[in-house]
Amino acid sequence: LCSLLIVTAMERKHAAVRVTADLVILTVRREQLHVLLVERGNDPFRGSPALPGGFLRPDETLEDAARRELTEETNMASERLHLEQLRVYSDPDRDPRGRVITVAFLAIAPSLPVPVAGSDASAARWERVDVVTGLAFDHDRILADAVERARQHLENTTLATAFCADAFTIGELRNIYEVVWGVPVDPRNFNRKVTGTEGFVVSTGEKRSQETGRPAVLYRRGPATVLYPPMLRANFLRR
Amino acid sequence: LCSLLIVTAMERKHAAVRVTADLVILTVRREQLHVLLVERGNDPFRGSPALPGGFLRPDETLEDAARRELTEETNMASERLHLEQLRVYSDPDRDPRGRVITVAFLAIAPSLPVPVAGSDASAARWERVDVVTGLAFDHDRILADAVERARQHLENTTLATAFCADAFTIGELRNIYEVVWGVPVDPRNFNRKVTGTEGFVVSTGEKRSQETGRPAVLYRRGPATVLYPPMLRANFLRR
DNA sequence: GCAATAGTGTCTTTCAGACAGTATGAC
DNA sequence: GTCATACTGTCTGAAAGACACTATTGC
Repeated sequence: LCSLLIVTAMERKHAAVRVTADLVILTVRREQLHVLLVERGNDPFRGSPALPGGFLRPDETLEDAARRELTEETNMASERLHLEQLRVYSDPDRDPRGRVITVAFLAIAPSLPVPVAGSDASAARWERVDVVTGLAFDHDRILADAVERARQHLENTTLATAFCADAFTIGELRNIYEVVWGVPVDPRNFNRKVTGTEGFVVSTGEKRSQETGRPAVLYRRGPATVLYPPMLRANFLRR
Repeated sequence: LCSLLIVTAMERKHAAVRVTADLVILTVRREQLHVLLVERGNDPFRGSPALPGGFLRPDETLEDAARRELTEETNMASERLHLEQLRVYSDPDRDPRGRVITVAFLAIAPSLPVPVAGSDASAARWERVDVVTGLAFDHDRILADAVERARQHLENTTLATAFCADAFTIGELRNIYEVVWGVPVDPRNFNRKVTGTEGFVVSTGEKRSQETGRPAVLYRRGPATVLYPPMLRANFLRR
C-alpha cells in the first residue's frame, strides 16, 4: 500500500493523464465521403454519436491501440488499411471525466460491401461527412482536421488507392478524388497523370464488364507512396 | 485516502501515463543546420545530450507546455517563433522510468546573435544536425523525423522565413533552402519564384550594405503561409 | 578602373488545363 | 445499327530549369 501511494504521488506531481486513441475512419460509399461513428453507451455524452476509440493499454503503443480499435470496428485485416497519426488534442477541459488527452488517427478503408458489424461497438454506422455534426467531446474538430488532411494527402501521395479495393478502374480512382475534394476532375487529364506517374498504378491486364458500355481495365496499387510532382487541385482553397 | 485509492485504481485500469513535450528547435547558423540540445542532469541518461522538454502540467495543453519550454530555452518572445506538433512517440519501453509518452514539437528559430543562456537548462547549446548522434531516449529518431518535416515544409509552406530575422535578403532566404535541403539552389530562378509568389515576401524598400558588393534589398515575411504551387526540390529524395 | 555581390532577361522544355474524337462492349 | 461507357490525341499557356548578362556598391 505504501509503495502504491508513493507511485501515486509521483504520478500526481508529473500530471499523469489518461490517453485515448480516437479513429477517423473514412471511406467512400455511393459517391459520398463517409465516416464511421459509434453511439456512446456511457456517460459522458451517452447516446451521442462519437468517433470510435479507446484507452491506451499499459504495454502497447498508440499505433497498436488504434489498430486494435480499427480491426474491432471494421472487421477487416488491418494490415491492409492505411493508418496514420493525425495529432494530439490536449485541452484540459476537453473531457468532463478529468484529464484525458487523445491521439487522433486517420484511417482509410475501401468501400465495404457488408455493413459494419463490430463485435464491440454495438451501434457503429457509416455517416456522410458533410452532414455530421454534434459529435461528443471535440470530435467535430478532429473530424474536420482529418478530412483536411485526407484532401492534402490526395494531392501529394497515393493515398487515394487506399479507398479502393485491390483491383480498381481509373474511373473509380478518379471518383475518389472528386468525392474527397468535392470538385469535378477531368477524366482525360486524370488518366494522363495517373498512368504517367511511375509506380502509382499497375495494370492487371484484366477488364471489368458492366451492364453497358466498354469494359474498363483493372489496376492495382503501385509501389509509389508519394506523388512528385503532386497532383494539384483544380479549384483549391485559399488559406 | 479511500477516494485516492479508487482514483488510483481507475487510472491503473486506464493505463494512466505521464506525458512530456519534447522540442526540436532548429536554426541555421554559419551555413549549417543546428538543433538545440541540453545536457541531462538526472538519470536516466545523465550526462547525455537530449532534446529539451518537460512534463505536461495539469492545467495546460501540450502546446502550452511546448511554448513554455521554448521560451525558457531560447529566451525569445515565443509568439514570434514557429511551433507545430510533429507526432507522438509511445513505445512502452522508450523511457526506463516507466510509461512516459512524448509529444514531439518542431520549432524554428532565427539565427540568434547571442548564444543560448536559458534560465533552467544549465548546459543548452546549438549542435550541428549532421553530426548529432547518441541522444537520450529515442531522440535521435525524433530529430530525424523533425528534419524531414522541415524539409517538406520548405517545399509547401513559407516556413523558411521563420529561420530568418524580421528583415532579410532574398539571398539569406535562399541560403536557408540550400542549408536545409542540402542542395544548391539557382539564385535567378529562386528570385523569380519568391518574388512572383503572392504574399511570400514584401519589400521594405530599405537596403543592407555589406563590406563589399551591391547592397541587397531587405524584405519581410508576407501574409501567405502555403506555397501553391509548391517550391520543388531540384534534387529530391526518391522514397 | 577592379572586385564582389545583387538582381534581371531569355530561351527551352515540361506539364497542367481545356477540349473533341475514337474504341469497345451489350443489345 | 444504337447506346453507353472507356480511352486517346492535340492544342495552348503557364511555369520550372538552364543559362548569360547588367546593376550597384567599396576600393
